[in-house]
Amino acid sequence: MKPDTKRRLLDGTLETVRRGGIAAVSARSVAATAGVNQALIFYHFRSVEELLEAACRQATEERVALYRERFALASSLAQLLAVGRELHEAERAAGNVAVLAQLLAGAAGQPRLAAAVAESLATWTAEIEAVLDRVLGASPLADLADVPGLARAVAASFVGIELYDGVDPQGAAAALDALDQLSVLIDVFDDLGPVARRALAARTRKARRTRVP
Amino acid sequence: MKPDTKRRLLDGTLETVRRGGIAAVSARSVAATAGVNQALIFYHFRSVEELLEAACRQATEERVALYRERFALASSLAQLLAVGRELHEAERAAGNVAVLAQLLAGAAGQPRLAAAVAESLATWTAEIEAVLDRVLGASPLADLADVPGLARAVAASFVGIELYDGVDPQGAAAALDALDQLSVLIDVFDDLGPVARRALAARTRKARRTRVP
DNA sequence: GTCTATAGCTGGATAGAC
DNA sequence: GTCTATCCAGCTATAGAC
Repeated sequence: MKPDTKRRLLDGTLETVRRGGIAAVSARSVAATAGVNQALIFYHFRSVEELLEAACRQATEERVALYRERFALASSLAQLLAVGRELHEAERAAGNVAVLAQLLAGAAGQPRLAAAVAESLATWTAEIEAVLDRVLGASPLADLADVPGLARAVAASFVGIELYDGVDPQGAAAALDALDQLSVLIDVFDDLGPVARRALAARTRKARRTRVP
Repeated sequence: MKPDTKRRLLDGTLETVRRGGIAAVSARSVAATAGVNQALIFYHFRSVEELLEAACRQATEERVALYRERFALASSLAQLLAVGRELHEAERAAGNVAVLAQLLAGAAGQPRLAAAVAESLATWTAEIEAVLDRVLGASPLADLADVPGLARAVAASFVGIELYDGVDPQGAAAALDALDQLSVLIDVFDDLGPVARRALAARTRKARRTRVP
């Protein structure tokens, strides 16, 4: 037996998605990039869809474990944003966010795959949520921000920008830079005096009233 | 002749993408939903890829034209955000953002389609950019925000959230709500006094210095 | 412009030898 | 566990009748 066949197939799947998108995935193409016989896909996994599921899970678990400690080191919003940017650059280079984006698109009309992708995203957002919660605890933003929702927005935005990057790399870079600049706005709130805090608190309550009558 | 065959095919394409994602698109499936003979795809368009291109362009032009006047009516950030939310709800219901997201994913490794999708996104961001520019003119945020980049970030985030919605509708809704809440933060800046404005200006310069040494 | 028919290919999946 | 060979469905695209 060749004990690494499963792994080769999983890696081959991710590589295939990276290179040609979800549309390029087939039992034959994946087997070719993996350097493995095509029939083995159906022996080790039962179908191409289940291979995709497994690849999705593996990629997520590995990556999240890798970044968990870095997240834990961030103790301020500024630091978190720095880590986030760094992480994003690394994922971009490795092409993992793009893979998740492609799987997300491919999940349409494939309930099993959709569930796996949803689980992967949940793993990511849980991580983001934990850091946001810890880091925002001291900030006046804690009252304003719905942390669980914010974590999901962050994850979804990254995915969108990664897809955008596929058709317009310069545009995607500009989008990232703009978000980076905008983060200054959040920093300011942490440093502002009590006057501004009270103003924010008032506006927050007002906004909540008008939205939920 | 049936003069609406082209249109039926274009509509059928979009409907097929909406229902089953980009992976469900084939000459046969589109022809079936359009109620048109399969061979006509290759008569009117030259290939399935070019049909997708044309459908992408049509959907974008129609929609952008539809919303241009609504954008023009917004004269404050708050109003713009309201319009944006409304627009997004409508697009979500019609499924057009999801279509764009699917095309974006399908564009990987298809240069011609990628160009068409990039053009569609450019049309959208140009519109967003124009409104942002006008609306932010009076705000102190004009100094901080890189409007072209911000417009691209907004478009990409919508796309990401739309894909997310496909596998986890509740999560996507939470993300949208969080962004909505966060928009209050921007409003505050417009209403704040000169003290806060000076603080923001100082922080902005500082951030710019550290980023571009 | 529209239809039928079909060539030619690639896809998922399985049977069975090793 | 791995490989060859193969079945059959579905795909793009074209030829040619109408």
